[in-house]
Amino acid sequence: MKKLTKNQQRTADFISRYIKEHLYSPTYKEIAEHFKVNVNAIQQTVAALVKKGALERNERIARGLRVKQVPNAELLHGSVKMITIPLYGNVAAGEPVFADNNIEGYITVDKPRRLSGEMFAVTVRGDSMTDKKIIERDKLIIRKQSTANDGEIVVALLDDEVTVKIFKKNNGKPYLQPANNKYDPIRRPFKILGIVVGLTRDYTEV
Amino acid sequence: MKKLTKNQQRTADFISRYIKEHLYSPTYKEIAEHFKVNVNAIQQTVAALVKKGALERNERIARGLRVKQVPNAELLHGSVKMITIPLYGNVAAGEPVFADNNIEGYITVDKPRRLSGEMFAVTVRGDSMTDKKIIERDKLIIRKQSTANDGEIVVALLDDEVTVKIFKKNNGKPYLQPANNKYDPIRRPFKILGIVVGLTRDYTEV
DNA sequence: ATAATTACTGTATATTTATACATTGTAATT
DNA sequence: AATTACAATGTATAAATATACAGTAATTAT
Repeated sequence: MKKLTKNQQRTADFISRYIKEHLYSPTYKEIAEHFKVNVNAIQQTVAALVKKGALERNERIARGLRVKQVPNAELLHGSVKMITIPLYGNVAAGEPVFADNNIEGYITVDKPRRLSGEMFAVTVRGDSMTDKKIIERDKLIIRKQSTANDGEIVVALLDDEVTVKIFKKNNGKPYLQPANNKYDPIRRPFKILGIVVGLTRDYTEV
Repeated sequence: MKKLTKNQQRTADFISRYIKEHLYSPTYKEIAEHFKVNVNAIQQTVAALVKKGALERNERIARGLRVKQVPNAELLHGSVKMITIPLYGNVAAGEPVFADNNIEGYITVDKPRRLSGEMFAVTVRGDSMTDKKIIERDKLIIRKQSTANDGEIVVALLDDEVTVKIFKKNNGKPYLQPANNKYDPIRRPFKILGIVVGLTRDYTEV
């Protein structure tokens, strides 16, 4: 991105701070009043900022400015790239998995690239996926889907229990493969709930 | 909070989804058009939602609605629990590590509990930490600090290079321990830049 | 049963907001 | 020396937006 002039930088900073505080963009007039200049001075500065890629402008939309690049490394919460999804807890046997009362909390993550669809998260229990570098208490970001390709890591419903395994189907009957040789492949019937698209780990947890 | 009626719920949901998508609130007219009703029907529903505490309305501010309680477990971006931090890229030898032009991007993560201080992120290169289940391309969330306890995973500056290792100091001279037995402990001088407090992994990356 | 809340229609209006046009001056490039 | 990007001013205007008033009807609570 082209470097911003001092004036452009302070304008972008003000807009950024304003949005952070109000959760909606300032109007041209408000920005102008803040800097005690004419509205059109701001219009031109904003136009320059849009051109340089620092701001996004929604034409003819009131209060439609938004920050693209973070001017002074400020926050950009609420970015389109973020997504908030439910974290499902331990699912009791027999209960529907996606019941609202199974929601343990919500986590917000960077939306994985090139992916859409409904997403959710589960907490890993046990050590059956350690060879894939997935450990107890890791939170997995899952995209809901009922099929998977060979070798993909899936969340599956198995005997009324939710489990994370590697999905295998090399020409034969599909099965679930743990990533830890102290566990055997699982060949009982199961249902795929989704595939793993992301992972978060918190080293400050107990 | 008082329970929402069905109509109020679906209105709140629409507003929530709209804001999530556009990052600015819809106008009364837009909401009305979506549900194919009169503007004033929406005005009253919104007024009820404000009264019940589900929405916040900024009087006479265009597109000034915002979601307070998350109606159907929808988004809560911009939460105080989130933090946006710079992601530092490959640091060329000799260059200062935290120079702005080393910033590769920004990531937003749940703020680790009980932790404050300045934070940043780095991308993992190589396989020296695989025994700790940290692999290439994982992004580590680091809290800046210059000391560490025995056994903590640290980011350290070593010969003008940034590296991730286990910090060791059992009574003797501190050293850096890789978590992969194909690498030897490092006993050259180093400087701790921070300790690992979190990790994110994206399975959809190339 | 009666009042209050909810959900709606239609029309109108004041205010807010973005945007257009005409002009000036300065600093940075070419 | 000429051109372009930048930073302003002032005046207008169109479009977007919130809001006010008057009234109907169904549902829910007292």
